[in-house]
Amino acid sequence: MLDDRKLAVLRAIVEDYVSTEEPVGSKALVDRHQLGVSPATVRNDMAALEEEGFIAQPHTSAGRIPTDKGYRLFVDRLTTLQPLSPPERRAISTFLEGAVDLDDVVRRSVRILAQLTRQVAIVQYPSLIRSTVRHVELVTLSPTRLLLVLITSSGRVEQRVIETQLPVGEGIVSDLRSRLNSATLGQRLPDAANRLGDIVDTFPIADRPVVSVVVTTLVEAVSDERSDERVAVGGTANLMRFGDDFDTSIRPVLEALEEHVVLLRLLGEATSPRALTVRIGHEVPYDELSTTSVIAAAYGMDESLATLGVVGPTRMDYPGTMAAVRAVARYVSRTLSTS
Amino acid sequence: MLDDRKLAVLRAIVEDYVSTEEPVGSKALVDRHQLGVSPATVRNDMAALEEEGFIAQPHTSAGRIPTDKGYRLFVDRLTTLQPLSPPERRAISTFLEGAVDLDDVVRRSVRILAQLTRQVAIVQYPSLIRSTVRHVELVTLSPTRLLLVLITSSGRVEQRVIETQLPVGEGIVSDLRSRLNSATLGQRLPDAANRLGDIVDTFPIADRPVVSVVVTTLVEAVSDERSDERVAVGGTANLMRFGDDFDTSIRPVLEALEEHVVLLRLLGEATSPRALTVRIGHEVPYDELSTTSVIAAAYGMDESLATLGVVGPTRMDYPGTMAAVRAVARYVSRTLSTS
DNA sequence: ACTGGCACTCTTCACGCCGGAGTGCCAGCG
DNA sequence: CGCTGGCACTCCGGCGTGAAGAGTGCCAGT
Repeated sequence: MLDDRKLAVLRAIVEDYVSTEEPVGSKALVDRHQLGVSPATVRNDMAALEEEGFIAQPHTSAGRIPTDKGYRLFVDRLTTLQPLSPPERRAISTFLEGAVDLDDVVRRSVRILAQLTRQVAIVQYPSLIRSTVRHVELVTLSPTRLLLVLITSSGRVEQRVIETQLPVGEGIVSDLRSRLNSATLGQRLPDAANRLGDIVDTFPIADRPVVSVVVTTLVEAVSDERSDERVAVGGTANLMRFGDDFDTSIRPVLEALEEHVVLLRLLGEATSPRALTVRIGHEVPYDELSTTSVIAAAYGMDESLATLGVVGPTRMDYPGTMAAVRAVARYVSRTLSTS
Repeated sequence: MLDDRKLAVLRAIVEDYVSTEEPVGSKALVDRHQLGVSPATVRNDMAALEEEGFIAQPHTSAGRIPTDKGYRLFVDRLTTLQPLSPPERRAISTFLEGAVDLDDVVRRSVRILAQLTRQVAIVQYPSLIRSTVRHVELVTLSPTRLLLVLITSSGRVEQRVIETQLPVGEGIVSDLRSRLNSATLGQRLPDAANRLGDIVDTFPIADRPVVSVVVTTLVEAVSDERSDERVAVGGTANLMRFGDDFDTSIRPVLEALEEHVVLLRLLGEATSPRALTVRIGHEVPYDELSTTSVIAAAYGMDESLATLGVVGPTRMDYPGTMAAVRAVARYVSRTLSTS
């Protein structure tokens, strides 16, 4: 049904359409590719491919363009990922190494990804449910104000200011500080939250109100680690290359990019590292974005797993983009694990 | 030269053009506004206004549109800022109060500002050169790894991991910690950096290498407080309302929005709080953005001063936008000062 | 100083036309 | 049986024409 030549024709159609952005006809095909057959033969193959739903024509008697199903076949069976060029790899590597902290890694990742793919890049902040407590610090700012700082193994710092009803003595503070640390140090965040429950009872009744509010705040900070619900976006200017159809293709994307919840759904659940997810057209979980494709990859080690990717028109350079996304995911993983 | 009626005509032209987005003619003007004169008279006034460069016509025999100079006169002399409606004020207030930390305040500010003005919103992170050291913490992570945490009065937390050549005793750490604090506590960041220079010499020779690297790191963290070079952007989707001229009006803006350096120049130097800066068309310091206007306001108290604002087409609702920017700046200032 | 009238300009849209690109089908050929 | 060349047909897109509409500038009159 789909012999080798038909597949070759499909590949040629996808490649030409991606580069020219215009429906491709039988004659143009044989001119640009060495198919070894005549346009008429290609036309027959095209008719078959259209019959199967892999390509379509915008109007009668225009060239063909790939359908979502066609892209899907292309990606699944006709694509071989080539590694990036050494200069590109080096660029990613050195650019990411310049990062000073976690935020900076994310920002730089977005930037390099957008630049490499010339698409809109999205990077989810590393999930921290699997990260551990590195340090808890409790500082007296004033007699009735405490500052609580939580530092996690992923390098993230959370800080809360706590107002207390009554002045707090320095003795309690240092006592509390050491107990908080010994209870949570090295624990994963959810475990740490559980461990904190019992601490309050170990203090004299008189101190419990203060201790209680501190512990509650810490538990909150530990569980409220919703950093994995944050995303960074970049390369919006690349939207311009989408085409000229303003309202139907660009507006919804721009709107989606503002809604981080939407972006998170677009990226999808982080699966195992190195896995590459490609969603094409209607496979994307938003109807408004049915003319776009999303290519995402999980990154990070088991300690901090998250997703990054790009979103672009269904008419995109899949092999190149996939290779770039995969490469960036790998380098980001490496950067995170060595910092 | 510019009598009251001519000013009224200019105001009417600006208002109509902003709302209809189309060149406005003499007849339409007298229909929509109670000018009390005939179209012919208005035409004479328009001719005068055009002579002076306040309005222009796209083609001979089309309606008039305001020039940058016209908008300038409009905002300088014909605009009275009305406070926002109570519901709007309440929305800003409650939305900002929900913020949990500094980052969150900035994010929320961008969002509310974009929503109110229906323009692209830009918020600069508070500058920290004027903020002071609230606390320095030094923690032993392992015998050869120290964690240095710097907490500033603006609520910002910087943390650095320091690898030492030799194991460090706890005695030195606590000694160093207290000296670092006493040297810098309450100091402004630049001053703190200066004060740190002498500390090294007060330690025994044997400890100096360790002390030195810690101090250097702290100095770096203190001076490297470039958070005021960071900005947040939101409301990009509002760009769609710019008009239909893709490449000449939207692309450059999208590109500028990616370049934070450009954005900082757009916002301009933070002047005194409450000051409202309006740059119209060519007054904007980027040629590519000469069809846009920027409205910016300083926010924050003297301790952390920065700028926020919006960028939109020169054809924008100046009074409304100015009022919104001013209001958000005020509420953000208030939020920051009470946290 | 304002107004009504008038001739003129210029854009914008609809209409119709034509060329080009591409298709589908058919008959012939190896 | 599969491939090829030829041919008639369809449809999009660009282009000139023409009419309509909106707006102006000017002038003479009140």
